Amino acid sequence: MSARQVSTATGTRDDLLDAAERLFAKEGIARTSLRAITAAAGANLASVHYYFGSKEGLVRAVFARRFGPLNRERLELLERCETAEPLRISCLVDAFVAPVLRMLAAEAGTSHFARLVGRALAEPGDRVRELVLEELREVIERFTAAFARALPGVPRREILWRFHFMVGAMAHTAAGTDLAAAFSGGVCDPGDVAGLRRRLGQFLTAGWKAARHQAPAATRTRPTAGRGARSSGRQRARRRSGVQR
Amino acid sequence: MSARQVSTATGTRDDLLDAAERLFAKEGIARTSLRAITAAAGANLASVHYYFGSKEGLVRAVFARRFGPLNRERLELLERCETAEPLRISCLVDAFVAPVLRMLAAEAGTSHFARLVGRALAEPGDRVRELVLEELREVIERFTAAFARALPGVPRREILWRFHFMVGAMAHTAAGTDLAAAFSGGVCDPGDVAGLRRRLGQFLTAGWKAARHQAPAATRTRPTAGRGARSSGRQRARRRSGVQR
DNA sequence: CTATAATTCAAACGTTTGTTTGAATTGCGC
DNA sequence: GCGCAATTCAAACAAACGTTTGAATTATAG
Repeated sequence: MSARQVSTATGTRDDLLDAAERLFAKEGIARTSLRAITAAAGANLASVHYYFGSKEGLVRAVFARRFGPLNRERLELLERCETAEPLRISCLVDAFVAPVLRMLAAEAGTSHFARLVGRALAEPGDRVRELVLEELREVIERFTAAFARALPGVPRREILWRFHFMVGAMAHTAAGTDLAAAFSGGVCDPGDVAGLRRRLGQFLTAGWKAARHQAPAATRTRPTAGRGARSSGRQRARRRSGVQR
Repeated sequence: MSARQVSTATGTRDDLLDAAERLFAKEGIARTSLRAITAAAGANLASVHYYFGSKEGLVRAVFARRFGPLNRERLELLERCETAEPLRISCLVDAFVAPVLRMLAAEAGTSHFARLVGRALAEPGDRVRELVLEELREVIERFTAAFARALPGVPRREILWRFHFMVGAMAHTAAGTDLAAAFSGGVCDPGDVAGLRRRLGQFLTAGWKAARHQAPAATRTRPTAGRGARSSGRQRARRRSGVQR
């Protein structure tokens, strides 16, 4: 197992970032030790603290290195969408999703940063999630505003939830395309990024455009209402159907 | 903080399961120590090995305890959907999503198992994900078959990907509804499970029903072609679907 | 009560973790 | 060559981890 790059003249710092990125994505941040990282990078254990101060510093550097260009590309594509006059939802969806999928494709077999981000979004109680959220804040604000403009009449709460759903579908896809293969027994091909982009784009665009029938007419919401456990007056808590407060 | 349940006569075993479930969901499995769990449960450190053999045994028990009833409920609702003649997609979506959201609501402030599952699906290189996948296998097969029947003409590959997107949106929602609050600055109310169920259901149902226009007209696929290394040629190697590593 | 099993407990085990240290090595301007 | 800073290195650090042990305690049965 070579690990260390020899083709391009990379310094120890970049070797560490590369190895950390790859191992974090493969094994998870908490389960990846500095010894494993430095061994994979062909560096000394203490080099992490020499360059990054601590493990958390290394984690922060791994994310910062990629998020800058990624979000810049997203905002660039967003602005391009906003020049066209009928502001198309499919364009917004693609502007948000495509850079990640492109990164996913470019990384094939190497760094897996996209998967790392997908994971980080699901990690609770961790510094990492807050870090990722902070990196995404501007993107979130700009995109939700654009979606709100493209969908006049849809309340902000609805916009935010749908954005939440979109992030989930994308993060889950980025985090584990191999999982799709596990589901399908090999029918899905994670390497087909162009197809994946089209499929995900169509799915999400349709979701964004979904008609909003309000409270679902009481008869339709569930084919049958009486099933055992929960009906026993237990936690009825919220009033029916949707919007309170 | 009290931690130990006193109202109902619970044994040490259940106390450990409850505490583990709560802490796993809050801090992550890897970051939660047995000492933290036993302290929260008011039990001795060695009791984990007495009842579960190892930490992995405890993890397995935590998942097994909830997945049985959860998946049974899903399959029950699925069968109910399949009795109605026009097999409705919205019914299938709701059968898959509602039990988790219901669990999410019932847990409010207590166990957070739904969030734990959401996290587990995103964890790579871990026993936990395989465990969750194994628990889900039957549900996956049954539901994908039903979706395929409700959407005749849609190829299996497409069905699997859309199922993948649905799982992602749902898992992300279950894993971090608090995250929605962080996004929105408090506009989203994670406690409004009925509204969430309606919103997520509409979003996903529309996604499932999305029209599948084939390859996107060659001019639409990307607004600009200039940047990036990999794109200069044909992007659409759709047919072969081969793994060209 | 006595005997026997089930359960709890404090203490320690050996690893592995992130971190620190101080000397050895390297790179480079002069 | 010399000198100084940058970098690398082996070794050790305390702390936290999962795990094990064997005795103390509690429940159960005869």
